[in-house]
Amino acid sequence: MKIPIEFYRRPDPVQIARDLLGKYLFTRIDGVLTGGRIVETEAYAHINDQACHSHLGRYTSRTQVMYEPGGVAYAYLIYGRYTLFNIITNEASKADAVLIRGLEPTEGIPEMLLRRGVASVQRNLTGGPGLLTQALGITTALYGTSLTSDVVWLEDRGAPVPDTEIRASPRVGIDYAGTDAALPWRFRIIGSPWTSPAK
DNA sequence: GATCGGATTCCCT
DNA sequence: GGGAATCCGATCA
Repeated sequence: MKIPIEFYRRPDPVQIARDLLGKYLFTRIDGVLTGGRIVETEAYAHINDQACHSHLGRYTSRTQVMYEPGGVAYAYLIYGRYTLFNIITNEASKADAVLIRGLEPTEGIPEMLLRRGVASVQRNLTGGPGLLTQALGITTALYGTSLTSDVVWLEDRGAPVPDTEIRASPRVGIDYAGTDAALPWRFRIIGSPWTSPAK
């Protein structure tokens, strides 16, 4: 079943990032269903977290959607070539987010192979934040789209992931965040081959 | 208007 | 393990 909007409006992005492991992310772009099981996430908080785009209330055309009530998509371009997909959480004006970093492909695999330009199902199909967006056809056009829509949404298919199968570690690529870079806000399912490479 | 750098990935060594 | 690709947003003027 589709995850209800209340799930996203809870106050703790770290808890939500952890809860999202084992859930499913789907898109229907151009009528084609693609998606898979979430195996790696990262939390970003609007307070006490220098790594977050909304740190200190930064409000620009890029970050404005973060201030919406939780449950919308925040997609943006990074390094000029990759789109990253985030879920906005918490209530309006409390601009928290969870980045989806790894997916285990389950639906629409032929279409995802096509979009990625790879020949067979392997780690580089959806293992990595810039790759899974490509596979699912996610672009900045989805900026601000509701996660209860029929374009991009998440589902709970049961089978929650027990704590013993979850590993927390520091986030990567955010050295500019100073001491906040050490926060263990990256969550992954232990042993999943679809997580991005450990650094 | 110009400059700087990034929540990444790929390819080459 | 290291550098290139590549462009938008942020910042400063």
